[in-house]
Amino acid sequence: MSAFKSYNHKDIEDKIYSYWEKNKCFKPKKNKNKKYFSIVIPPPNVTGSLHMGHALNNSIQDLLVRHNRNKGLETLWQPGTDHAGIATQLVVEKQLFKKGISRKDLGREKFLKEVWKWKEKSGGIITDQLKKLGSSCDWSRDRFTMDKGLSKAVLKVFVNLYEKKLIYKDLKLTNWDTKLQTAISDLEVVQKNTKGKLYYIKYKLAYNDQNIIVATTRPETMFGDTAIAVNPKDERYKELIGKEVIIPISNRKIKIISDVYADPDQGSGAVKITPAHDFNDYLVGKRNKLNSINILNKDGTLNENVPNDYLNLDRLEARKKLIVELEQKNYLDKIEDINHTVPYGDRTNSIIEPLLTEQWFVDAKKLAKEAIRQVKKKNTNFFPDNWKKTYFQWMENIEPWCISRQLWWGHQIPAWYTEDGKIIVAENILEAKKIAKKKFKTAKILKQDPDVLDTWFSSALWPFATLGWPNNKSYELKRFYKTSVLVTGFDIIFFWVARMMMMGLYFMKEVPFEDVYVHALVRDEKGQKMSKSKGNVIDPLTIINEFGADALRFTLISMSSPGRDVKLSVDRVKGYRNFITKIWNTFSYCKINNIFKTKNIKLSNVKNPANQWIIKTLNLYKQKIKNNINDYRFDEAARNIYLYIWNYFCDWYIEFSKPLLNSNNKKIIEETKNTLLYVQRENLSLLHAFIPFVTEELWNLTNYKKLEKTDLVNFNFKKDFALKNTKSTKDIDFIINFITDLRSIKAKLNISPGNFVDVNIDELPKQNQKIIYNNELIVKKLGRINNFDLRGVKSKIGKVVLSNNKISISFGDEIDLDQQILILDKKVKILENEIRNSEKKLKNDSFIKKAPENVVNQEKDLLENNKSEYKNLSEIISSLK
RNA sequence: GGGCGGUUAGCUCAGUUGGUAGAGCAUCUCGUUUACACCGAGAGGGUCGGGAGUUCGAGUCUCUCACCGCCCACCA
Repeated sequence: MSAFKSYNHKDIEDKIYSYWEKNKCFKPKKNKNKKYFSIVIPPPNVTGSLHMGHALNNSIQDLLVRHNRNKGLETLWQPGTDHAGIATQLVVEKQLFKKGISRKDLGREKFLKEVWKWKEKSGGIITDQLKKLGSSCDWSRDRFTMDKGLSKAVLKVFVNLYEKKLIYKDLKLTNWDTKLQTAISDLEVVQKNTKGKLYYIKYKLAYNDQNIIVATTRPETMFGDTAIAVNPKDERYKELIGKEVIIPISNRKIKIISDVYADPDQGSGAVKITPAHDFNDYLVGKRNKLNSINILNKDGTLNENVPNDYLNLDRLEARKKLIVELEQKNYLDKIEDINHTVPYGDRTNSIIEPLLTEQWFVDAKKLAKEAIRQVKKKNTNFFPDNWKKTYFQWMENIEPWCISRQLWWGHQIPAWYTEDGKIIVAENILEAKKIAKKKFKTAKILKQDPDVLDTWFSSALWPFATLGWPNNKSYELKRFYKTSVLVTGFDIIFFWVARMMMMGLYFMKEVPFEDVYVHALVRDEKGQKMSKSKGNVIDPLTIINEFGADALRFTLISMSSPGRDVKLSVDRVKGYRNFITKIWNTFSYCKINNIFKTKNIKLSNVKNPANQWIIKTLNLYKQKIKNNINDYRFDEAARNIYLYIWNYFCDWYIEFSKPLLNSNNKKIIEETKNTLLYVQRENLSLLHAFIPFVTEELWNLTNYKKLEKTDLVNFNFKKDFALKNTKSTKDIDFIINFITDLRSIKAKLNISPGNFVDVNIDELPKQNQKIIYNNELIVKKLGRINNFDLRGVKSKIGKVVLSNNKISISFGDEIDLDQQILILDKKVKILENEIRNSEKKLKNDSFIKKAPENVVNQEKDLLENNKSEYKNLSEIISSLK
């Protein structure tokens, strides 16, 4: 029988995926088991393309989903994409701009049509890329945050929260992005450390020629000053409280007030108060009932509230001009260089201005209470556990969530205004009219609120809205909510996780997920954040193309140790590609040996020690790996499966199987074939969740598909094969040590590993003699031994201690005695050291008294062994000399 | 200012109730033997960031210092 052709991921991955899709392999298989498994995907931006973060995130989800599917649980992985309000609008605007069209030229309706057109055409890219990775989502349930169902859910949630007064409209100082001309939430503002200047400006007192000096980093805001504050305890300014000063250039008079906000140690101790353009000043203004003067237009230029010379200048231009004028007119006391943080918009990277506008807010403080309580009650658990601290810290200090955006792409806010400005919130205009009639006795509704909702508002509903809510009878909602686990990066704990908790609890009265698995960021191999500008981005699709999705998945999974960033290196991927090839070749080996020709697996009473040993090892590692996955220790799971397959199955068992299959004992041949058939099936099923493509392909190429009457993706783990006795598995451990030692000695004596030798053993306990005779085929083949004699034939040539037995090896003439003495001397020195340490320990009374018995015994055994080995070695050395 | 991580072999990282320091990659030597050179066999390489403490015993627990990274808040 011929071998497989060599492994090439390009031949199989796409083919296998379309097979899965065509045959609807990812649809949940209904069953009555109370336990189920469900995950909602963190919806990627519809504008997005797959980056390493996605690849990690989805490799982990797919591992969990496939593993639980193989466990036989009814399993749903709910996919979808996010409409990404700002990002998408910007993409489409950019395209139009190339054609010389602006968004405003088109008007709202036509513009939105363009966006939808774009979405239909390009919105599927990220989905296709997820498929390349092997993600086994139920694509028949694919959702979009702007689709009909989700939009309905959004409206319902908004109206409901409004009625409960958990959503309200308010005139407040808000973060304003002058480039996008929209409000954004606190979370979308990034504070950046910047070198800046601190300007000390003289304000003239109104009643004499003296000055009061204030320091500011944003001098242009002085046109909006409505007071100067000094600390009531500050002796320098006590006399001035209540007096008036004149703002330079605009020459408006304002009062000096007393407020604890002024810090005598900062700047000059006197601080200008601009309630309309600074969050702290806003509070000071409220406390002291100051006016607010807004000096900015929505685009960041100065408005009519500033002197004519400055009208319509951008705020940063105005700043430059103002400094020159202040300097000329001798209002500038000094300029200092300082380091401070400046707020930037995370999307536009433009400086954010606090601006007084009317916006919609969610009363997050109230919703957060239950979300905190449920995590404290451990109804939702974080992995690693530490992240719950971050969660609590933010939740306990949560601010009102600004949810309105002055954009066009998104869920338009379901609020209508009557002619006289009264607000009506309803799911649609008909409802709104009804309410208007009843409540305000008017049918005249002028217009709908033009704003749209923050994209995260709809994302917050994702775990229940995608499952069918508000239709509470939906099968999926009942079956799959709460979801089993949310897999996400820590960067969106606030944006998303916290908000899903709040909304899920409020509307479903149950947490949206049992567990939250928080994974790290993917960085480059030097630990740098991947970014286009640094040019260190590793594109997952390039890697998939070169090494295969399986290799990439295995790499990411194996590197996802909790609490550490994933530093991705191409070398690692290459290494795991080799691992996959190795697996492939083991099946080729089995095929050559006609393993898959059998009609069924006949395994009843396995007798051969090697066969017993591999089954025992398999069972052991199967359990370890299952536990690792259950504990979210995917790195450990990957390590164990790699270790088991490569170091036990390949390095030892396959080698054992060769002499067994080649023997003339038909029973042993039959048993070994069946063992291989059984173990390889288990290997595939265990590996499938990690490397689905190659395993499914092998499942097809071998006989398992017919044998088990199912695709691997839907194969259910079977009960472990229980060995009737496992005593002789220890024999194999002895043999492994024996052969390893033999090889090591040969290498040290510069004897070619392939050379066959004669082995005479002096002092081998009967028990061990038996083991060797029982496994003669294996020992001879793997040890490359011609003949061995266990009866103690005296020979001075090549005497060594091996597996703690005195042994002599005949190698022919080529043995180098001096070399051998050198090796043995080295070993003796190490032993001397260890013996000294053990003796010291055992002479220590408190060690004997206080250490547990087994530890003390262990130490005694160690000493005994070392002593006898020492004795053996010394004898050999003197006999060689 | 508040909080959270990290520091273990040349590199990337494991090390789960404290009990003889591990893996992969890289390096060196040897090698084609029923799969696999994307391979096999063997070897070298570590005072576990520094210091102190608890303990019979510390990579592991406590304190402290140093360096690196991240998050939140503030900044006149």
